[in-house]
Amino acid sequence: MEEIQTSTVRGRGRPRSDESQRAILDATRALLEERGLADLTIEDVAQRAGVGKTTIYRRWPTKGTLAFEAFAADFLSRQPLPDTGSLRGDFYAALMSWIRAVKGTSTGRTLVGLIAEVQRDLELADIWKEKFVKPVRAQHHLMIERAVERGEVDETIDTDIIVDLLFAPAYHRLLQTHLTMNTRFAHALVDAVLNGVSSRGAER
Amino acid sequence: MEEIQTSTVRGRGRPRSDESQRAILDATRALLEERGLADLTIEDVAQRAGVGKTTIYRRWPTKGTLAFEAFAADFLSRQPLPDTGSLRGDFYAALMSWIRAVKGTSTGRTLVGLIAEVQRDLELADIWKEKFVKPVRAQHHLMIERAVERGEVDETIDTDIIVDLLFAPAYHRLLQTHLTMNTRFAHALVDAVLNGVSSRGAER
Amino acid sequence: MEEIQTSTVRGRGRPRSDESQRAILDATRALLEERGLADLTIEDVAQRAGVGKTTIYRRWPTKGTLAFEAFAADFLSRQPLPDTGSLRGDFYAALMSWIRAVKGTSTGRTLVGLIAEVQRDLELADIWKEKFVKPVRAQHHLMIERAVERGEVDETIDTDIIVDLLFAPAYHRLLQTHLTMNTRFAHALVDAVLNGVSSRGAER
Amino acid sequence: MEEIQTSTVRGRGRPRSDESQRAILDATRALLEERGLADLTIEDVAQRAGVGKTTIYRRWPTKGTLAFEAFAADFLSRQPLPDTGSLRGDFYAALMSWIRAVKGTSTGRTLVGLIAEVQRDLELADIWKEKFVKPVRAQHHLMIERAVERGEVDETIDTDIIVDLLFAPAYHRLLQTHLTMNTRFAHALVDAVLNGVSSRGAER
DNA sequence: GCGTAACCGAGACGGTACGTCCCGTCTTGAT
DNA sequence: ATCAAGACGGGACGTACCGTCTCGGTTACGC
Repeated sequence: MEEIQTSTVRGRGRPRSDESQRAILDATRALLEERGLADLTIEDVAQRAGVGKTTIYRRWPTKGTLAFEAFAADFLSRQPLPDTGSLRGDFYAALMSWIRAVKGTSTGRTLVGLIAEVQRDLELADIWKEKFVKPVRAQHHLMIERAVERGEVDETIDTDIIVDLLFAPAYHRLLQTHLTMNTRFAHALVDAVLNGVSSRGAER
Repeated sequence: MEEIQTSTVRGRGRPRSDESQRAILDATRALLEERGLADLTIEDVAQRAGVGKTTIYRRWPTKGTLAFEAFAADFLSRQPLPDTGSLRGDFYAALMSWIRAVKGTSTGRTLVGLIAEVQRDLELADIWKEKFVKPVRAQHHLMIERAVERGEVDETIDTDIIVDLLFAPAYHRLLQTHLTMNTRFAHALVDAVLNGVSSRGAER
Repeated sequence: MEEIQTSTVRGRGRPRSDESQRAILDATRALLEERGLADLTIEDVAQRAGVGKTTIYRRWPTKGTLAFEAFAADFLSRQPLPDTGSLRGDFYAALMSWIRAVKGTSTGRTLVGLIAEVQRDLELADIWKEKFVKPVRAQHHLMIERAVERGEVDETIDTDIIVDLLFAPAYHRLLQTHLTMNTRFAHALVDAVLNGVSSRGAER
Repeated sequence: MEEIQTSTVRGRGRPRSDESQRAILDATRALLEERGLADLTIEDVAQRAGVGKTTIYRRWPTKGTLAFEAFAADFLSRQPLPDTGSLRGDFYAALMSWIRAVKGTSTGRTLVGLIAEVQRDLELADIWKEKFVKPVRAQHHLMIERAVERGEVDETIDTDIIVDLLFAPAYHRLLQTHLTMNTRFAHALVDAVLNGVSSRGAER
């Protein structure tokens, strides 16, 4: 009979406790909800989880990486790749499910906090790009590739620019809080991205 | 003839020292350059400026508000409103002078740090919106209004969306560092904003 | 005709304000009552008296000297030289009026605070010895001199020792708070000072 | 057989470091010698001892309690209970060893500083009475009890008064610095305590 | 009656120490 | 080898007062 085995070799001594792992992530989520990433301390997480600080540091080097893990799975699972048959439909659906996930939610506040934290934590920055930015953008690229296949978009287009055009304004409003995000915003944004802003309708 | 008078009366005691004010802002700029906002300490600023900590706290409630003041004047003065005669030209010029100001510069690092700080300092958030976001966007709106007058853009368009479309991708790349910013990026972005991304050439 | 003249020449310029002087001493007394000498600050006195800090520093170099002046006149006026006709009576009367002045009173707490302050303020120490210890002891010496004249005490005796014997235990209990002071204590102390503690009744 | 166990359980985490404890007390003693209790800073002690401030605060709530511990053991060990066979001899010996310990010494300055500090620190006041006044007085009471057994002193006498009579004048002179302490003072004081000051020699 | 000098209240100044918070590491005995 | 507990050295925080200085303004004297 084969022993089930995690990817890292079993090693000697006492194995790491799954229970502690869970308790830490739960405590992190609770504290993130209560006071946000900026006011989160490892000390508080340890106390709330009933765990020694070393047990946390053994697994996550900084509070950013810990918060990221508590945040990522939840968030990503709520951003399914839409498939409505048109680029306009896909864009609108993706944008709205993003807005729903972050607007006025603790998830949104944590997202904001993580983006802030990424700027001061190099270790976290790597994880962020690899485990968050990259997979999310990969999904968005898929939407565009399907549109290219359908002939909705020229195949010569710079797809990175398109992804930025759609989501950067959303992130911008989330961070700068200068303007709200609602269905009106989503529609206007999708329209502008697809059609551009110059009034060339007539002469074409 | 009545003397015009500022709203606050002269105030009685010893007036605040302009020299200290200057020394504090200079020290802040120097330290911002040396180690960035995240590692900036009020204590260090005070010591470098040859000033008591209270003299700083008397003027700025948090290190964010202090850093903002040290940053804003410089930055804003380097973002002149372009007037090239076309929207495409104005957009490109504005984008490029922004990129030049922030890419690989201490100013850029400070801008990033401030956006991060804004997320954790309510007092700073207000100042940020009032003294930074609002005046910068006012300039950008001007560019578009001139384009509307020239007939380059429909007057029905949502100008807030346009401003976001142009600059949000730039801020996005600055913060997420997932892609670089260069002239190629600027051209592609301006094109996309003006023309949209859908291949409507044929059917129109 | 001689002009009556305070020791310091009148000088030019605006004379010091008696009203401020009074306000400062009153505020000092009030704050001494409220929170004691240890927690008294010049800043608080100035604010309470409606006076600038410099106005205080111009008159008193330290909070000890200020507190002393607020304390001394009051206290000394309540320590009249008794004259009962016997040393025992005088001792008892002097002791009891001292106990009444300090036991459980704000005056007593201030006296204690001043003795503590004298240990850390050289300027105050000089004033204390000159303006407090010396005049008080002079009075006590008088009591003893009268007793010598009456033949109650040998003229060879060291009167400094006697003064200490009577009052040092009282100060000691005030400062160490190890034992209370009451009429029983006063009687026992006076008896012991006059008769000594050795049981010499038999052999004499 | 049951294991005898101290009242407090062993405690779980890392035990407090004896080495730090020692370093702190040594640094305190050195600084007390250099500049006295009034100018002693917890910050300086921490730096001199190579220790964090919290390590000090964890053990002693105030600088008074810290200084007391640095002072007490040393001082008390130098005040042995004399046993010369007579009360006069014991009194004189006890008084002189006290004078030798405090007159012109850093120990004496610290004693003075502590008595001042006791007046402003309630926590310290309790410790002072329990760990200093009480044991010292217990010793002195012993001297008197032995004298009672030898018949030198009436058993009806108030021994608290006697202890005060002997030592209060010494403390008084230490604090008021109005008069010096020397062998002449010690002899005169012991004489006066034993014989009283009234000239009853004749009529007895 | 004008100038000047010392005073006044207010409050900012450079500075020191406070006592607290949290960091990331370490040292226990116990799994 | 890992666990919970909790002490460790360290760095910065924001506050409280210190004693001094700098304003505009007041009050008296001596010319």
